[in-house]
Amino acid sequence: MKQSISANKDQPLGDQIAEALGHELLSGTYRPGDALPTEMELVESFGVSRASVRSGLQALASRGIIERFVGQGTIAQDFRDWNILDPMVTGLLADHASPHPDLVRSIFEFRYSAEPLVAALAARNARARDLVAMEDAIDDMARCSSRDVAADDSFTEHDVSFHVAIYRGTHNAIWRHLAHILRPAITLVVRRSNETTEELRETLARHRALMEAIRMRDPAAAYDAALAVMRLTAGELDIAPGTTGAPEIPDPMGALFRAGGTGAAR
Amino acid sequence: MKQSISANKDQPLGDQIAEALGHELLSGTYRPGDALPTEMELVESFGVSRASVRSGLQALASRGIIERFVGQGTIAQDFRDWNILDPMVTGLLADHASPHPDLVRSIFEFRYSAEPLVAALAARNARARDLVAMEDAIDDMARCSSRDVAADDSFTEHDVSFHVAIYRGTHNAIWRHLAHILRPAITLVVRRSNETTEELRETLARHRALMEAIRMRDPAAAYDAALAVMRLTAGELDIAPGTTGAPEIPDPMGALFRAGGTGAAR
DNA sequence: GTGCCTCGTATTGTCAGACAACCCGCCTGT
DNA sequence: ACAGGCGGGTTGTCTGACAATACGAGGCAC
Repeated sequence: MKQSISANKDQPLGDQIAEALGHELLSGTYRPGDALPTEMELVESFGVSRASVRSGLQALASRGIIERFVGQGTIAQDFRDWNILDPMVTGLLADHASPHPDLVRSIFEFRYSAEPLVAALAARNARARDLVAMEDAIDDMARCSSRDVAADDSFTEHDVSFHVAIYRGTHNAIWRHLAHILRPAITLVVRRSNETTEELRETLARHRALMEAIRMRDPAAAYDAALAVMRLTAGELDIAPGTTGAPEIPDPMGALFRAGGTGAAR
Repeated sequence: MKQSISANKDQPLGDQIAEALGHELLSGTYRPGDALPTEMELVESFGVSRASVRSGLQALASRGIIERFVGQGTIAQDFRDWNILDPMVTGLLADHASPHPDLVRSIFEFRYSAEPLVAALAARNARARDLVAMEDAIDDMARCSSRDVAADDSFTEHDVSFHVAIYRGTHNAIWRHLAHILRPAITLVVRRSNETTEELRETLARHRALMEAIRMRDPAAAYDAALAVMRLTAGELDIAPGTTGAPEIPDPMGALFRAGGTGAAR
């Protein structure tokens, strides 16, 4: 079974091996717990040297995708053990045609719970440059909204850039890295969401409101606005809040913000 | 300069090379942007084969710690580019004697902002098994509190286990992985905190209150209790909330929870 | 003197082959 | 029946070589 990786030469062979095997693992060719082919078998099937095969396997092992034992072989790890906070892993998942629905749900749940908080932090800490990034992203979204959304991903891309800009606006290393790492995963969710929506103006308006709250340094309003954006996305994704349990948590917080009396919550 | 890695044999050579070079990078032996020794020079200095050296370098490159160019060599990346959400990187940072204070601050800021939310999510989603893990961790903490804390890390270890159990209680893949990945980093913060505190009973009591709120499925109370724990830790770490800007964000939320009327907040 | 071209050197990427360390199942001897 | 040795199989490490690329020195034409 000659897969002949060597067609593409702009990437190290080991990375291409890792990517190919990663897709096979995602496709279910090898189930968790199964033994993968030995290094020599992979050498034959891919038509590369053992050094390159080992390079690819090491890349997968360092991310918890596989585990290797001297004298025993290589086994596929359970998906729970995958280091899903690694850029390569998230890229792999985003590229895959049919990502595990559980994972899409997990990612959206995380965003639903975290992004309001992130927006509140950004409202406190964002600097002028961060606002510029957000504004540019929104302007680009508006410019693309006239065209057919399903045709190209430019609208989705700028949508994602906007959300990433908010994470960066927290000026915290961990939140910033989270945005960078989850970027492919966020793209996945946002693309799906934008594919099913029929009205982009609403999306655009909510994003603008969120940016305005951050600009006004109003954490409570930013929390609320981000929650509204996420609710809209949830509707487009056809995810009923409460199905999973997690998404409804931030709701009382938003309600409390409206009721409470610290910040000027609208 | 024979560093003679081969003393420890219970770990692959490549990983030992990576760890040694990682510590050198953290120590400032090579500054970001500098060129690292060539593979052949490392072969001589470590006394291992080029294959092992390459294995170690690849492990570092895959985590954004170094970047390699054909025909040019290897350069040290800026710390901002490090994939700090990788277990090996966080382990490296935790092992290092004097981790960058900026990073410790970032990690604590992140926890300060996120853990109240995580606690609220756990209050919604935690199952009986998660409560068992929390209770066991607290019992172990209580058992260790009689001994000298500075002497051994058992108290700290169980403290960290408690926090990790809360993350797991969210039943969300991303939060769960975050806890796993940040475990060494959390240990770093908790150990420092526990070293400087003189009264462990207070720490224990607040942890118990947090667990009780989660047990009672009261997100608002859990949010509040977690905030109290984090404030205590901040005090022990001698971090004035507001110094960095980020930590003060959750405070108004806590205030709103106390003022608001959804859950039985304490 | 200056600018361009070429070639050599240095470095990482890839290949090939071999041995070492280790695990497992089989087989033999008691 | 059971214990121990033994051999095949797999990953880890070593060695040596060549390929691909980048940079700089040197020569050459103008």
